[in-house]
Amino acid sequence: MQKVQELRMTRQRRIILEELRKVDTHPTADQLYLCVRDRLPRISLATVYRNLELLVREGLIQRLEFGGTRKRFDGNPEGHHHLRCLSCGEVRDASGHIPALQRVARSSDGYEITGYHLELTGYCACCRKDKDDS
Amino acid sequence: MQKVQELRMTRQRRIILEELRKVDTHPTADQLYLCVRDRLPRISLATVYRNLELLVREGLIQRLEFGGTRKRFDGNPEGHHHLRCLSCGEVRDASGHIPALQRVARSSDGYEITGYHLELTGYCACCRKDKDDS
DNA sequence: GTCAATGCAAACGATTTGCACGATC
DNA sequence: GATCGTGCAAATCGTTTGCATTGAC
Repeated sequence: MQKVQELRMTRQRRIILEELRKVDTHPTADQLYLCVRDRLPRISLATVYRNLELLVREGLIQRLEFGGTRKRFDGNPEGHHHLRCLSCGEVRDASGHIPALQRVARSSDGYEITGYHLELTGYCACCRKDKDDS
Repeated sequence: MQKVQELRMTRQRRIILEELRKVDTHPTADQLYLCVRDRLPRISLATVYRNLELLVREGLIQRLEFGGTRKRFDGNPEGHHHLRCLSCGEVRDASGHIPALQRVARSSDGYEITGYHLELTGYCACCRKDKDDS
């Protein structure tokens, strides 16, 4: 009989989750590793990677399906959209809803649409100011 | 005075472009490498990578900003949307336009929106059939 | 003939894995 | 006390780069 694997709440796992939930940028594994190391100096990067994958599988966090070579993680498990600044590269949450989307999608040839990923790109307030100054 | 670098049309470059335009899936560099090698058995993977980047810079093809660890390339240089099948993983073009999008985006806090990436996920006609059979 | 482009191999950065030890239940 | 999770180091994967040679113009 198949034993369901139990999930132990280790110090490392708890602190990784806490730190990820604390920020509203969507850090890469090693950005998060740096934060976590302030509280757990002996933690290894491999542990961060392992726990992030595990938390994704548990549905407690999300892995962003976008951009660049590095994976980014999101402490908010709900579906939502993102804004990526083309200047500083940071990714923040976009509020609001895009209601027509699912309907549009359903018209495409034979696909059964179950979801979508949306990333808006542009310049954040901060970087726009820098641009205007120069 | 700055000399503009000229772009030589080598056999490799031409064939890479031809093979990429031939397919409507959006291959990774090494998927394309396999196709191209049928016609140029001595080509190296590095050449494929170098030319893909170059063709992106020239605006002749697009690099997809989505999904997974591997880069994917698109022979169609026009902006358009994609459908990714959650079962077979293939990425195909989605027809249609999502008109309200830019307007919605502009309301978000201080961002100047210049574009967006949209990927729909679901099951392609082929994989839906497999699901129904089983 | 010049200089960009190639093929090869080695380097690289991000992520994953094997293994002995440590910690949670 | 069993076994899951950790830290460390080595392995792996996708991609990039250095360099001597080749080929397009």
